[in-house]
Amino acid sequence: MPKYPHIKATLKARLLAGKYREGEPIPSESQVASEFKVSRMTARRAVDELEREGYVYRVQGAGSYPTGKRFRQGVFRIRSLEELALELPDQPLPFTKVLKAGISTATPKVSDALRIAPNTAILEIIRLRGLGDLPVLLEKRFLKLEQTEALLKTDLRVESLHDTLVGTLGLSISRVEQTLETANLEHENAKLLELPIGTSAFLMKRISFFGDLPLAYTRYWVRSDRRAFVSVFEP
Amino acid sequence: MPKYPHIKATLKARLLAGKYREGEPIPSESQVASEFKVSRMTARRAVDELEREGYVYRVQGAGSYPTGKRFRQGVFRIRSLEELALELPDQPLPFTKVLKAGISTATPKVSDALRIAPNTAILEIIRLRGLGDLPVLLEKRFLKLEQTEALLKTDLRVESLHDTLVGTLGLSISRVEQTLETANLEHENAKLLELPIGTSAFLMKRISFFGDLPLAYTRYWVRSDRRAFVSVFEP
DNA sequence: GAGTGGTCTAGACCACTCG
DNA sequence: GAGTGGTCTAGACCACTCG
Repeated sequence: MPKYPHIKATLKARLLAGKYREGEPIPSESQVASEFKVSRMTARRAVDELEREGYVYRVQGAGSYPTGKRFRQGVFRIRSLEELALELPDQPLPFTKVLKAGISTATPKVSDALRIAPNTAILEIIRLRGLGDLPVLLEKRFLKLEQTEALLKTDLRVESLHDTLVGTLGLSISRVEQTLETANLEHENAKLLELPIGTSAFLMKRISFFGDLPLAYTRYWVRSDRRAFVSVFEP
Repeated sequence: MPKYPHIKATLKARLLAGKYREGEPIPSESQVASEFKVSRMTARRAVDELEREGYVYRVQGAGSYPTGKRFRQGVFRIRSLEELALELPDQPLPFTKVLKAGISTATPKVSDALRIAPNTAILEIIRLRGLGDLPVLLEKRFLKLEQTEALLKTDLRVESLHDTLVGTLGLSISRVEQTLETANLEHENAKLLELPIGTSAFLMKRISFFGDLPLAYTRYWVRSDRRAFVSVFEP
């Protein structure tokens, strides 16, 4: 039997019981190692997992502290269409329809997200993706023209355009910021997703950075009835 | 400079460029170690992170394989009210209002989630939580009576009732399953969250397991305009 | 049986925090 | 300067996969 799960469980139980005060460090990795008679690396592994689960945070040189605030927070993962398909009885095939791919000018929201002047020429790609003949999500993507124009020469029906940017075009994405909201679907988007106007859907916004600058801004509308977000936690 | 980020980046670039075929293992940890002239533990750390980010999956005894399917998927974390407050200019105080706490009978949906007979007596707790005087989320929680009745004697205005179950009542939660959907708010819930009827909101459903059996079923309606879900990724 | 990932050890050096 | 977390090494033994 591995040793670190026991150490992790013991520390977690103490944290949940409030045995470590907020603002004060929990025992150091060396102390944990001697208490449980293991090497520091093994003690560290237990604390590693507590950190990843949000129970503690670490400060180099100072110690590890109970999080308190970030306690017990759910994490959701977006599932790919392929993964969703596996769950359905008839395992429908994913499809991608390219509705638009060309040059347009930045609206205020887009120029704001990309930090460029309004009305600058940009690359705009709109895709509808789904399973079988059911639409699941609508993507509207706005990209800085100079670095990404070559995208137009690639197959835009691939699952992830992000991978094309990184793999084929060789752009190294330094950071991705994304937020998740909900939205009442407006007429055009509702029609494409085959839902009544006003239906509630996920709205995900994503900005990809190339170096310090935004490179791409994408909005995704995702049908909520397709079990796109699921998570299971084993504490 | 640490060595593992370089190894990780190199492997990731190869994966994105398609240099490793799906269904075939990437080089073993020992091979990576000799290629980059590091110990196996350092090579392993690089692969660890690739696994956590979903680029590869491992099979003990067989090897590590490119994921393909699960590629590049976003993860969202629910933020606590405290964390949200830190972002706002006036740093409003979180509040919790207990709207109901008592015994009721299970509706079909609830008995289904808890795997009990319909109309069984259960514990029902409804809370409204928010920041300053703005409501942010509504919680409706249904619990198996025998194990959780002691909850009624505790302070129900704490941030996390889950922590009370685990910490004070000493119930060990073996698993948490949660799904995230969106919903158009119905009249009563809309009124409590101070939004027009039909407004789109998050609907999170969570089932907590005690051993193999469901112990608690909770539905959360969360206002979408409060930036509850955010994630930043540094690839 | 050879190779793989999973875990662990007992050390080491470093950057960092804190009084 | 003492203590902390961050990284790394060179080994070791194990459970597991696969031909």
